[in-house]
Amino acid sequence: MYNQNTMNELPASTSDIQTSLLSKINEWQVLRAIQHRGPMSRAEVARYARITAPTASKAAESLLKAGLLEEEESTEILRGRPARKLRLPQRNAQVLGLVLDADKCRVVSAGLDGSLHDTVYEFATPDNYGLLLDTAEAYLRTALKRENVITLGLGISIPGLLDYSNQLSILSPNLPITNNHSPAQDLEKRLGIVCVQLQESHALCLAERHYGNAIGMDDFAMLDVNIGVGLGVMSGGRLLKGNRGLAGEVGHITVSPNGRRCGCGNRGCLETEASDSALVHAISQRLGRKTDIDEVLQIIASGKIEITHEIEQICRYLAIGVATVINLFNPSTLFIHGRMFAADPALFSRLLTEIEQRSLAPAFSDCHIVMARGSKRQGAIAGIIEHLFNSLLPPSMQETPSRTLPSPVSVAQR
Amino acid sequence: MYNQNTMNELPASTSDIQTSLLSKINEWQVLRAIQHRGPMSRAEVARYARITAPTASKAAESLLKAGLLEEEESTEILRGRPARKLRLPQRNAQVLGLVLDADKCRVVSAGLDGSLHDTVYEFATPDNYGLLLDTAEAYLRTALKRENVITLGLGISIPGLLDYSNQLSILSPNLPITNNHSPAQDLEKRLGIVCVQLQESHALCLAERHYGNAIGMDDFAMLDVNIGVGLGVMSGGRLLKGNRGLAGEVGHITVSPNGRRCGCGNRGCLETEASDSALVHAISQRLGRKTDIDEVLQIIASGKIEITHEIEQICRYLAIGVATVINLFNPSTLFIHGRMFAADPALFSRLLTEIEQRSLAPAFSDCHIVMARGSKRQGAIAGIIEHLFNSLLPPSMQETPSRTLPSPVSVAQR
DNA sequence: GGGGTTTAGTAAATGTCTTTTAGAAAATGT
DNA sequence: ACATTTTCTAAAAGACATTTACTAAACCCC
Repeated sequence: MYNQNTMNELPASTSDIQTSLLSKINEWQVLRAIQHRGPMSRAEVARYARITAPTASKAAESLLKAGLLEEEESTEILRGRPARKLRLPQRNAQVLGLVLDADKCRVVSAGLDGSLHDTVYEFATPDNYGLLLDTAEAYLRTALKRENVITLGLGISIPGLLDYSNQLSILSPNLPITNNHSPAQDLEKRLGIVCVQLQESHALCLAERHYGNAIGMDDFAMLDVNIGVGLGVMSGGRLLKGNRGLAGEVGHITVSPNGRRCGCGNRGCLETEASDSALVHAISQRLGRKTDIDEVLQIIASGKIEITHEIEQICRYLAIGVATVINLFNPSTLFIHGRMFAADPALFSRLLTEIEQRSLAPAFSDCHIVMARGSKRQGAIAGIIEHLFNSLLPPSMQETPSRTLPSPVSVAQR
Repeated sequence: MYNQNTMNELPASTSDIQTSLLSKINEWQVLRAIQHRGPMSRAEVARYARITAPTASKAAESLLKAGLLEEEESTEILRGRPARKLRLPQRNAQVLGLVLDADKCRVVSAGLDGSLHDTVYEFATPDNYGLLLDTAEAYLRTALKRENVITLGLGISIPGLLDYSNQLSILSPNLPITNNHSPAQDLEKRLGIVCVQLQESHALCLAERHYGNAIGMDDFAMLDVNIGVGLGVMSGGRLLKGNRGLAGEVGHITVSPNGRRCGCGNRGCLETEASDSALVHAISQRLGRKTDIDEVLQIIASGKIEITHEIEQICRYLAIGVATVINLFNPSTLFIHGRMFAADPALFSRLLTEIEQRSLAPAFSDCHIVMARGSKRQGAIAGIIEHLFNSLLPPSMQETPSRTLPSPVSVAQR
């Protein structure tokens, strides 16, 4: 009767009656605490999450039963009664990751703590979508049927534009076979486990926050200079998605109004002026023949051919893009990932001085700019773990700021 | 005893013991429901916020007692027992707004529903900070001592760069007297009421979301083309702030790598190439004498002097900035506020076609671009109301996504 | 080695909250 | 006049976290 009354007012999306949410939220708090701080005893959890000891204990009990936590013997020598530490399962439960890329794809698995397992399956990217699905499914099934292990979900990292509202890959220049398909939905049907797909740079960003150098940071950005240029932004503790999930598409902002024509139709996009492919293009012109990124990186590293001019040019344009990111998002740290910087460390400092000129002083001085060495595998894993933990929460509280200190008590009941 | 134990682990920021949070959250839900949907009966609130009737009733009771709600007689004629509607107080409680600007300042007041009162105090911006404070205080005190009205807080809108973590104005080219001062903290001391300060464009953004054309939108942006260029972005239902509150500083992104030197030291900033001042500069050059924005707008409106070239140039650069915003934030709507577009409607459609060329197709087609006519007064008011309502929540839940549909039950207890 | 101390963890009582259930109030419809 | 509908509240019931008290298991020190 009550339900029917509500129906005329409310959208149908949110499920109606939920019971006993208070304890669910506390369970989530406990999980988050352990995820952020590592293995802890029940008492530590209680202190850290600001809940009382019995509450923490009960939540832990229920999580142990569900297989989302494990107990380990404490090795620390302390004064009082020794504590049994709680930790995220490293072997009893796992999640899978699928990393799609232009040339090759990888299937990885990891514990719920994000620690990658050793076995990695790798295969060349097939040239049609059906085959991609078949091949991926085969490897994933192998990873699935480990003994005594529950697999909780699969995270997929995809290059190119992703529509999050429809879970669709809409435009992937480097992996066109996924266009207008939804690997996550298709694999979810085939495998029967929860699947989520994330844009490559977004995934990288999540990985850095959970398992990398951005632990505890609420406002940072991750720039990936590759064939194209990708960007993931964490703002206020949440991954920036925008209306459909296209947020962070920095590759096609204009950095040179009359620059080279880009595949997107515009002129002087960041991607055409400053990326691995831009570098390759410039050096090809210089050499008078075609070349590829590996050779270019060798040239840089060896210093044999004088290409300072080309590199400076690229730095100049890249700096405009980076400065734009700093001005618009005011990150506390900006991670830059790119093979060309690994090849020549001097390149990075040159870039820095360019960025300083191009960005607003207060925003620049507020921002640490560092090189990153993220892994897409970890990104796919971080994506699914984030999703799983988040979906433990009642819908009303999902997509929470997920602060580092899990905040003093928030506990709900229905 | 318990508190002391926690102290060695946790930052001191969050206040320690809070009691009876469950009901506080429900009160907040009720308030939000009424704020979003307008006056409602207790029964409607219960349905809309998905809480049971007695719960809604009790929360309403407590809010009525606190003066945060009023009752009104329902005029609707329905079947059953007539309902007494609940609404946000329009007269019994008020908030104040202080809008600081380069030339003049204004003091306004409004009900808790955001409806501006008629009396507006206006004064020329003094040339030193002490005098500004004194003058503002005098007007604010007048607004404060209305009979039988509780004043709950003051919102301040400030142009230029604001540091939210330290509540400091750090760089305001057009209002330099506030530099390194905190009007909010200073007025809070003098007046004894809660004060918050917001960057002008951020305030505008909030106003549009609460009382303008962006009601219910979770991802939109608001671009203000003025002497400078300001940007406020709402993403995932939250105002983008960045690490220190500098997010959205679009004025100094580079749109013309070798353009005119800007006050910030960079070349070809958006603000120097496409803003009211850029327009004035260009037309001054053309006329061979100094002019001002009012005259320029007249020239545009009258069409007497052919200045198409100058205007096209500005459109071109503005489009680069706008396209950057669309690519990076993927907003569902972009509001553009600017006097020059009001003067010549054709200008706007010209801008649109430029933007389309400069932005990524999927992001562009996902984004409505419309003219806005926001008011800074409403912005200051929206700022303080947002703050007040948010601070009703327990710290752990503050800065909530504040979705339009207040979500199925979230109710907590301690 | 035994008592004192410290820390971890659990059990039962207490209290606070929401929900359920039931009913009164106030209008319309027939 | 009586049934129906809707709003709103009161009292009982139920769920959950907290408080309080207690046990378990270690170390420290005389």
